[in-house]
Amino acid sequence: MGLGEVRTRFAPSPTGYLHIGGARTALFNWLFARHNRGKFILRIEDTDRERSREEFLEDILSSLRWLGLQWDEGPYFQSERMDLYREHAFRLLEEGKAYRCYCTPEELEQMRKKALQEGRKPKYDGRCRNRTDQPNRPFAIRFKAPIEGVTVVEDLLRGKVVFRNEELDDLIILRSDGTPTYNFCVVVDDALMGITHVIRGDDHLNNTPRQLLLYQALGFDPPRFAHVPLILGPDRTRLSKRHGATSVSSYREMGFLPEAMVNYLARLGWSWGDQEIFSIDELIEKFTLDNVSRSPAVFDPEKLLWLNSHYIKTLPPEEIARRLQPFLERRGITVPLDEKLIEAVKTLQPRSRTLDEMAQQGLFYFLPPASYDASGTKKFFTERGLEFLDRFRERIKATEFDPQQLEKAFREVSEQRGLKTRDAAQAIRLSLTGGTVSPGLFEIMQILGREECLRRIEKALQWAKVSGGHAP
RNA sequence: GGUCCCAUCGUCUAGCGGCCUAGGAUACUGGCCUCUCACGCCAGAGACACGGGUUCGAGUCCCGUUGGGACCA
Repeated sequence: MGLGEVRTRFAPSPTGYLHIGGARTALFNWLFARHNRGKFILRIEDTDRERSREEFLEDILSSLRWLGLQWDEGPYFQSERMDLYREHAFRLLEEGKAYRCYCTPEELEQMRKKALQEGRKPKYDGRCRNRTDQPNRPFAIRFKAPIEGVTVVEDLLRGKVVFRNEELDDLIILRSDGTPTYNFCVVVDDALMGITHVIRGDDHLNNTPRQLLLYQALGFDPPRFAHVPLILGPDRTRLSKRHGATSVSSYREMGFLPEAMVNYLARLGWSWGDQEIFSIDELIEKFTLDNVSRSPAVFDPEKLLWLNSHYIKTLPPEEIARRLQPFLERRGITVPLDEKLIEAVKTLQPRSRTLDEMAQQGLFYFLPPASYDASGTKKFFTERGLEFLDRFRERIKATEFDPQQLEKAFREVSEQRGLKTRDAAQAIRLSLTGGTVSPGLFEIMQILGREECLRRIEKALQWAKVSGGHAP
């Protein structure tokens, strides 16, 4: 690691899917590293063996890749570094900066309850701190924290945050079963991995003075800290599963694009003037901590939807088509990435907000209608509507199949029959798509092609006949 | 409960003492475009939590109140 090189990290626990908040933290760290030509490190905090699961690890890794947040080092696993934590804990013990605590969890629970009952703070009373005997039973290692004075966190976003040391108690760094505790692992890892900037959620601000004290005791230079505000749900509490879909992968499955997700996440808590749309390169170029907001932000799926529709509209049709394929497949449609798909996508780009929506709206390109919209047939498969349809069918047998010629033919026939443009168009739309909503008629006709259009119109006329319609 | 953080339209935000009659975006409403639905374009409604200071002047600085959140249990 070069001198003065910026090193950031993202350190998720594989105890859940990568969620929106975690993704934004990762994004900020990644952007900060890229902006400063530094390194972004991935560390998996899997010391909680009970709750950690392989499935979550996979989800986190694939979600980060999907978002394009490539890490330069790692993933490192805390579970593989246990010896390291123990080594440093015992070093503190030997240096007299920590002590053996023989209190059992039950005793501590008792003390806590009693303190609470008596209206005191549930803080460890330090009874083992000056203990000189060494009974032959399991012990935890407890950090000897200063009792007086203050610890100041110089936060890059919030400035000086002062904590009185008397509020902090002697925290356990190594449990009696030999497992290290969260705050201790983080400090050892961040120090050993040469992390220069810790950008993390606001929820860790209260842990920071303890960690700072540990850095001091261990003889490590502390990194710079930046505590970014949390992302809230609509009820203004921390965004969680209760608020519905919160995992990155669930948005991926709903047909959101990583471009939209990254853009949205970046703008949630960070801004650059009035600009709303940012490419990745622009974000890297413009991202600095001093444009990060200090107040929490409510996650708004509506705005994400808007950004998604923006990217669906502006990315190249071929690219959208390629990404659409899995969504079509999910609906049982397997099609090659050919001219037809691309042309179909072009017609859907302005009207789809997600890839899933696009797949659903574009189904008719590949599947003839299985039924016809009921209120639509009532309104548009009238005697005159069906007559028109019949004539139009005859007419297009000899019409050049491009939008201009088709429209010309359409106008002529509908005028002849004295039918309103709208009613005539809807009759055709219904016969071709089965519904009353679709992209432009003549565009879809061109894509479907003459044979298919004739087949579908024929089918519709027959359907009307047998179902008591008014086919001629 | 203790500690810490935060406070501009419903939501995301611009604003870093005079450029603010508070700007943009989204969502919403109306209109235009139009073969449907969208897209697009135009217009509209909508916010500085409250109270004290500091200052010639405060959304912007300070203090308090209120409200919200997070952490510790």
